[in-house]
Amino acid sequence: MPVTLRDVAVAAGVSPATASRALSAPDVVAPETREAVLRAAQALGYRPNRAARALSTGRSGHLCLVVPDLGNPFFAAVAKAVQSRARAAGYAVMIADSEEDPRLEADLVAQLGAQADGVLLCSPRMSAAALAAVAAGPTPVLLVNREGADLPSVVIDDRDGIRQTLRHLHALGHRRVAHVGGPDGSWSDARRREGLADTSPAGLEVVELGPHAPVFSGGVAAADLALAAGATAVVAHNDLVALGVLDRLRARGVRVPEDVSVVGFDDGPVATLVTPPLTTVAAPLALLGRTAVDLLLDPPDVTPHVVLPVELVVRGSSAQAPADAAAPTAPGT
Amino acid sequence: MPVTLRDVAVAAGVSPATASRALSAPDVVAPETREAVLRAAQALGYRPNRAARALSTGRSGHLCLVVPDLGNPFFAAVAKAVQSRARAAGYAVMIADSEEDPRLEADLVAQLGAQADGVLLCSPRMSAAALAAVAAGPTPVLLVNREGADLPSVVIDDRDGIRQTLRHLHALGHRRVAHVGGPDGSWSDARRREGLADTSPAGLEVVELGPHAPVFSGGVAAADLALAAGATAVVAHNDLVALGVLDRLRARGVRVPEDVSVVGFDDGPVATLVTPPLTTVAAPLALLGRTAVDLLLDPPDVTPHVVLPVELVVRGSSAQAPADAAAPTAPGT
DNA sequence: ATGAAAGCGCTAACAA
DNA sequence: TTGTTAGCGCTTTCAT
Repeated sequence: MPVTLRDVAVAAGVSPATASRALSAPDVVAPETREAVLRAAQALGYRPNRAARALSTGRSGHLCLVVPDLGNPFFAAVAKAVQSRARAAGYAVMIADSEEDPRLEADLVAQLGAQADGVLLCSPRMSAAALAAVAAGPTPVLLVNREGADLPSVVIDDRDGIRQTLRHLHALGHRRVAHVGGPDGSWSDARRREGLADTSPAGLEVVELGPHAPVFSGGVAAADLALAAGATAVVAHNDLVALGVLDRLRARGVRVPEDVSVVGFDDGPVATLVTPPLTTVAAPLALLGRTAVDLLLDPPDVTPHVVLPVELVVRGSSAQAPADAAAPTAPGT
Repeated sequence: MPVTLRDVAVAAGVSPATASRALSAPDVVAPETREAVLRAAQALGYRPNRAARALSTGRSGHLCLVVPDLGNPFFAAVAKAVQSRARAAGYAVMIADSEEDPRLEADLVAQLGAQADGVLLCSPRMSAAALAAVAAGPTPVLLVNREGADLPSVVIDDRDGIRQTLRHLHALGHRRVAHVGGPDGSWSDARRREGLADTSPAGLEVVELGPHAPVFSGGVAAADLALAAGATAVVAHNDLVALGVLDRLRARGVRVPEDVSVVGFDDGPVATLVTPPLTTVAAPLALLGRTAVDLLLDPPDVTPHVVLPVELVVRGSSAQAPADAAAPTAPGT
């Protein structure tokens, strides 16, 4: 009983074909005809049947977004931006949460991807082989915040984030910092480690910790290790981890930033939820989502590998290294 | 070039109709036939075309979830549960973020709802009229965390959450508490206020504050008001607001919980991200999402109005009222 | 510029 | 139990 295009056509006194054209290719139809059709459609409250259109055109008008964890503010922010941009472009977004399971992610892409015109895949940990399989599928796939299998991708500049962080800490007199690594196999974690190795200022020693889960509890666990390692600053895999570090340090009576500095990553909504507010690398999450949608919807001629710039936001959780630790070789001064 | 049901039928030596039945109504077809079809489908890598099925059956296999803000951990948690349950039931979830705009919500339901078999609507602030319009649409709608327009609904027990909170604070000796109200027109906020009026223990005075935005900054603003009102405890609209209160109190040198107690609502992931961890009313977010999906997919005979129980989780942000404030009428003791 | 007709892939009567 | 047939609502050649 819903009103079909045929009904509109009859009401407007034209053929279904003309009605169709009037709605989807307005400039190929006579102005008055178009008017009549539009008016009829309006009057009858016509709503095109997307399934029928999809069947006919082969395009569903759906985009599919696969994320490891919707509860993670990083992905929630990306999802929000993706959804918003996609809707502006006339697409609906199907969302799939893989619960951090890379195998499930591959399934989801296959299943949901078949019903969509494109897939945005956030899969920090999917194996290269699985990625290649995904790339071989019929639906265009764009990687968000990782690269691989020669698929188009949009990532943030992890390496530069680390560089900025290390320079900041070095400038503050820190000489021994702990890096709380992300989960095993994480693509961005690997980029960060490269940055750690390449960009560390002379005289700055980096202690590698991890792998750790990219959540609060991971940070809690890492804090003790960082302390034991004698670090005066902790660089966390993301903001959630940084909050865990903060919490554990406080519980142990270590003051932040007086005794130890803590730096997060992402500058998600949680970064300013705590005291002291987090010094963190701001990743343009909304831009990440928007760019991903744009690139997926009209791909440039050459496979894009976009790297988005990041910026260190200095807040209250980082400060000058404590005097007695600035020269760790002479702790007794 | 994708393989169609017809291809499978040919390969299996049966008619398309039989192939269709073998796949979707396995028990109405001869075992051997079914075997043959299944084998052929497997061999060819057949994937049913959902759009074609949707067109033919009138069911899309999609559910639509409309939320005001995906970035809000409350809705992210619900979305996650919804997505998971829906997938288990063979449905894909289209998600829409209304950016806290009730008008947009109505549009989204109309647009996306038409392409879905059902809509889960989280709309704390949509007007009754808009709700009625939504209810009149062709697609089944279920309300999440609000009631109205005689639509099926699943809500949490706001009233009881408030009751438990007030009893808790009263037992701790608080005699004057501030309630940080949610945004104007919020359905659950109205329920909370009812609870405030009905269930307040004798001798407990409640100061109503608000409306406030249901986010961190709302709490920051409210904290000053609560202090000015002479409250020894603050009951926040949700955890995010509570964190804002916490932060502002700390900034003003007020100790939590020694000087002032703070209680949140929802027990979302952020509740334990801070020190002291938040005393808060635990809402069963995952259960909320799951129940909503179940009720939408097979509705009981009578329109369901499910109320989910809540439980006060006492953590570090609430404690005994300060001695000199326990008897506010005699501040000089 | 418009209409007629075919077909997208699948399902569901209705027959056999 | 299986095959035949028609059709879901829309788009898109191909004519006119």
